[in-house]
Amino acid sequence: MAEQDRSIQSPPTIYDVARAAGVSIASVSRVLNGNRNPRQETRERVLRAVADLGFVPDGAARALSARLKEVVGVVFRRVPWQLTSEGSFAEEDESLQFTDVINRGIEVAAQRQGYNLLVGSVGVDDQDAHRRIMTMARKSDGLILHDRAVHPSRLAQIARQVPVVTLAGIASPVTANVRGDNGAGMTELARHLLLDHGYPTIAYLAGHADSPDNLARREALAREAARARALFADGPRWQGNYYAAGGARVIALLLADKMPLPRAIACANDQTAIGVLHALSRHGIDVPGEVAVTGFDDIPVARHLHPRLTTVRQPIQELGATAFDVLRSMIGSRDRAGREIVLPTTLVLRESCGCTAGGRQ
Amino acid sequence: MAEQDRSIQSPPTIYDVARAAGVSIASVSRVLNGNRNPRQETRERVLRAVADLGFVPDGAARALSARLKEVVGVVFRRVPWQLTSEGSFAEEDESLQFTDVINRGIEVAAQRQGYNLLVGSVGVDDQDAHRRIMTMARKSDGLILHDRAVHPSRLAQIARQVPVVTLAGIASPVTANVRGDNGAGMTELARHLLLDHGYPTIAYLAGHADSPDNLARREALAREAARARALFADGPRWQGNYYAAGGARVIALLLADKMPLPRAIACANDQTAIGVLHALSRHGIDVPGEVAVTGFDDIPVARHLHPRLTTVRQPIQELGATAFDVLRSMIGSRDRAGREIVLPTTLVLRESCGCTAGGRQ
DNA sequence: GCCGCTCAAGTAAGCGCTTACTGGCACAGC
DNA sequence: GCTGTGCCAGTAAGCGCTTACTTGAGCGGC
Repeated sequence: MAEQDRSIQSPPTIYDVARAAGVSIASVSRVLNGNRNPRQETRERVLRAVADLGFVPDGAARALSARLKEVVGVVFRRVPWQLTSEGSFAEEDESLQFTDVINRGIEVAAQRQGYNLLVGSVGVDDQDAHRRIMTMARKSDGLILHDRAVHPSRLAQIARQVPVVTLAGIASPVTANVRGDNGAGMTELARHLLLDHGYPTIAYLAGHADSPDNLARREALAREAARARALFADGPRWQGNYYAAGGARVIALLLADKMPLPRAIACANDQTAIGVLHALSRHGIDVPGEVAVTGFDDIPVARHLHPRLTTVRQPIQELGATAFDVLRSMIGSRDRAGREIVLPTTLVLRESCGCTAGGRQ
Repeated sequence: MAEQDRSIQSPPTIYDVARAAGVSIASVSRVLNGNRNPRQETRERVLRAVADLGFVPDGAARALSARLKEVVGVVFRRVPWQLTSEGSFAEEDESLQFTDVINRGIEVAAQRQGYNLLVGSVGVDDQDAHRRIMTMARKSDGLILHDRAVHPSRLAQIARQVPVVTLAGIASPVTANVRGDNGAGMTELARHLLLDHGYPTIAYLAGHADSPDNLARREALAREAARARALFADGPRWQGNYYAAGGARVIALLLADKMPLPRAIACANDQTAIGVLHALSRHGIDVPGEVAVTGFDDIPVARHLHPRLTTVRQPIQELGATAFDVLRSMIGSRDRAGREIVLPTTLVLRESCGCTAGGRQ
């Protein structure tokens, strides 16, 4: 009816709708927001006008007035390009997996509540990072921060402006945290390797030293190795960085120095394991025949590797969905800060640990 | 200085800053927006107050007033869960790749201009999709729509509200489009298979029938096959859906019906090829010995498959970055609508086409 | 028949910014 | 000494919504 074909015009406002329906803007707003007040006939007139004009309220105006943006910010850490060209691993690409699956989970949960995701990444040595994150904070109702997205010392400052939920961190008095059960997951995996397979020597190929997840995984493995009286290797030579290139480099250096390899290598995460698998295969070392390799996370590619990767599954999407739910409950009340939510993990036995292909999948 | 430790308070406003600095809010705004007007001493007083209070302007207020949100919306299509459990393919996971790499490209480009990404997904038979997309449109300055994110008939309606750039679509009078060079890419690949390898029979395992990219790829392959006098197979039996499960199903049905396989199968994209590879391997058919298989896109996992996948590389990140740049140029002027931007592709020879491992990588 | 109550719909005050316009002051030119 | 010219900084008018408050009509009770 009042259709307009020319494209270069600004969208209709609530005033246009009110005029078309012959009512005040307050009535339009009330109809649109489900207020019981307007009577049937008025409601219909308004709805018809809305449909005719194709009216959709402006997000900024709505947010300003209602003090609610219905947007949550998500910040993750990007890998710089210059570090990416080690071997054949384009880290930027590989690292997509874990983060993006979580984001998918956040998005699905957010959508159900009418929220949208504002995503932003920060580089490793990004001078501008803090300012950009603050900008995102002010464009949203709350922030979800991925592992090491911001330095812990900045957390309090951000949390003062908006509710904050961290992933793979530790809860602080002003922020909540959501993570998988690293301890239980790694314990189960360690016992499988040490007891079921009986491997006498085992190494932990670490992730970032400042990652709480990394520390928890290492600790669980060390404890189980000690209990099983197995030889446990870690330390500087076994320091990776959560990416394939890091894992590959550790193996390459070890081999170059003619160091003996342990019977089993538990990697801090799946991406590290990808690098290890490639490095070993390049040197003709059989997995799992000579060395067993395991990951952590169960990212989608894990099942496409050769051999298929034994790992600890984290409920990745659910991690994201939970982070959103917690954040949502903090918005407008902020009373859940300080909470620590831990989701259960599952051991996924495939081939790389030495199990036969038929193992639990 | 004016530091506050209690967390439950609302962020400072421009009024707080003005009061602290002893100036009007207009001066604060001018200092913050780089207006040359304020003199040095005033500027310093304001900046000190801003730092003391940790002031960051509210995005909604800024957007409403400046008529610019500095947010671009990105919409992609989600695969419904119920279609995902075919074989061992969690489509939801696999399909992350292409879309997410593009999004990464968009984000990096956007960030440079101070923009953020608002991401949203729509389900296949999502009744609510149009409303949600409109909401996103009104929360951003423009929209980037992934392949088949919205039905073409809705495009004009959306484009009337905000500038729109589509990916892998076709430009319309009111929208711009960015895509890889399907024709050239597939032509190069086809010639390699038909002429270099001399395969006498070849099939096209199609993607979604309503995808322009799919049609362009099919057409190029058909043309080259005809020119090389090779037998070209396509049609309903070869209808996939861009996902691994689709590719696997096509192969499974063909084999179940005892149909002879062509010497080479060119898949609509890499994900389809993943499914084909798995299905063939499950039936003990050697790739590339008995059947050569190729993909399109060169998503990150392509190099981790066995055999490593020969494919046509699209500059995925760049596709995203370009989409943003085009959109940006439309915001506030909308004069680039109707443009079609085509980015070059590269043939990536690995093993699955029959080349030896040392081929161009 | 007047009072008070209920319910629908209008009026207007913000929400926190940007920016056009206005005012005041210092200085130059006549 | 007065007006013209710049500069700065303040005043106030929105941006497009939501919502508290106000108005007014309809109506039952005494």
